[in-house]
Amino acid sequence: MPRVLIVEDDPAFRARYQAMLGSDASFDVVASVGTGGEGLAMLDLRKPDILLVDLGLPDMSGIDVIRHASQTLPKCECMVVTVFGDEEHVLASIEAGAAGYLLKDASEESFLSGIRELINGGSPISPIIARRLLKRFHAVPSASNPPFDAAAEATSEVALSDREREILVLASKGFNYPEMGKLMGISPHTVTSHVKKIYRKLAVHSRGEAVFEANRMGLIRTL
Amino acid sequence: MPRVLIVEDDPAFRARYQAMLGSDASFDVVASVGTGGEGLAMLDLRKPDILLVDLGLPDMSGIDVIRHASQTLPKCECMVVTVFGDEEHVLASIEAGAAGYLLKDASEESFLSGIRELINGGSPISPIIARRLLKRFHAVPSASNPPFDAAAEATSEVALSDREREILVLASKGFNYPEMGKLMGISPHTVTSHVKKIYRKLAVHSRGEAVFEANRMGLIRTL
DNA sequence: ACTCTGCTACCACGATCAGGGGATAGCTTG
DNA sequence: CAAGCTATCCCCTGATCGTGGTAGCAGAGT
Repeated sequence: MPRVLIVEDDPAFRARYQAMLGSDASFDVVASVGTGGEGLAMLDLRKPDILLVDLGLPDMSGIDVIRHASQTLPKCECMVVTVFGDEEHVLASIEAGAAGYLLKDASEESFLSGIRELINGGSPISPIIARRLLKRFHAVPSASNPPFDAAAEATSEVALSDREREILVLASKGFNYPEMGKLMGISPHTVTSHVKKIYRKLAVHSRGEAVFEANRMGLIRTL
Repeated sequence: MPRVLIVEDDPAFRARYQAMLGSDASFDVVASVGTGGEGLAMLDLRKPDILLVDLGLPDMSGIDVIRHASQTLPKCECMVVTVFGDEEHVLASIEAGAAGYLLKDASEESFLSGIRELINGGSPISPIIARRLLKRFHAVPSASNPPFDAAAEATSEVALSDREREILVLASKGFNYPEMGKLMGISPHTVTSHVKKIYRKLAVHSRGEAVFEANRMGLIRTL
């Protein structure tokens, strides 16, 4: 019977996981704690086969817990269950040794089946997360040289129009909508229209994310 | 209504896919062919939104079909449905532009939900396949962090505290207040307090300006 | 002992942004 | 010519941010 350790600071979520796994007689929840420190202690003490861990712990990142688990307990499978779906967190978790990555909005069934797949040597990954991983494979070839020839570059992955790129550059310099509109000689409303399209193309939800992504993808060049 | 193209040489499987998608009124199967050549033709002719493709086609590899799709139809999402679970095939497919990768033993429900996730911007991937992808990340730990000696660097003009710099870095990655708070283990209110001081020190009035200034002054290093 | 600065935390208000509509016009492509 | 894409403009709603307060606690320097 797989021994499960839960590390999750939110009491409500912790209770939920515990209830789900407890009601299933094929799992043995050996500990359920709310901090990274307790998690590390329980890893050493209880030596679980499965680690369910949140990334946003109060005292440290869940990544540190994963790293400790994969280093000291090679047979222990680590599954991240978190609200963070950004590339940074995903990649860091996986490099630390995570074998599964589910978002907290996953249904109960997908949650349980995810754990079973983990035991069977699979890696359950929320589709939205998987998409980010795949992007990584696509993006890698161009990661070496940032020539930034706008005309030639725009074909890499996401094709931003000239106007959209202009706006992205202004956004990266911290201008607000009215300022951008004035600088470009168009209405602020039009600026928001362009921004909305940029967000969709880059799959982001804020100005900051857009600038970060655009930088990472070589679409714009800060400085 | 998403237009689906099926490319699969095995008549039994092809019929099965067609039956599944046909019975669901939310899909429109615009063509269903058995060879790569026909597949390429149908891509050009019918311009589908979704491509379901087998890798083991009689006249060419499904990879070639994927490559053609992702090059000529950027909006077309390609899903591999195959018996090949080895790393070679998986990686080649993904590099060619595949957005999903299901094994042929997938259940009907996971098959349909996979296609829906594909449409919603996710990447459904069989757990066993995902595990191979993750191995790839372990093997090549991303050479990302250019160290950036904060201690020596921060002496330019404005002295930001360690905490303030941390927040600036997170802001440059597009996180919002609650996310930063969670990541740093402090209250979102506290984050705003730090941000206010950052703005005063840098003489700016928004997140975007702050990130831009900090970059310009060498206080943080984007990418 | 006193002060200053950094870190922590909360409240409240107005400004800005995110994201959902819809609409018109030009330009390209089939 | 119709279809599709880009660029332009507008409205609206709810979420987030910017900024003014206030305030306790710890450590460093006077």
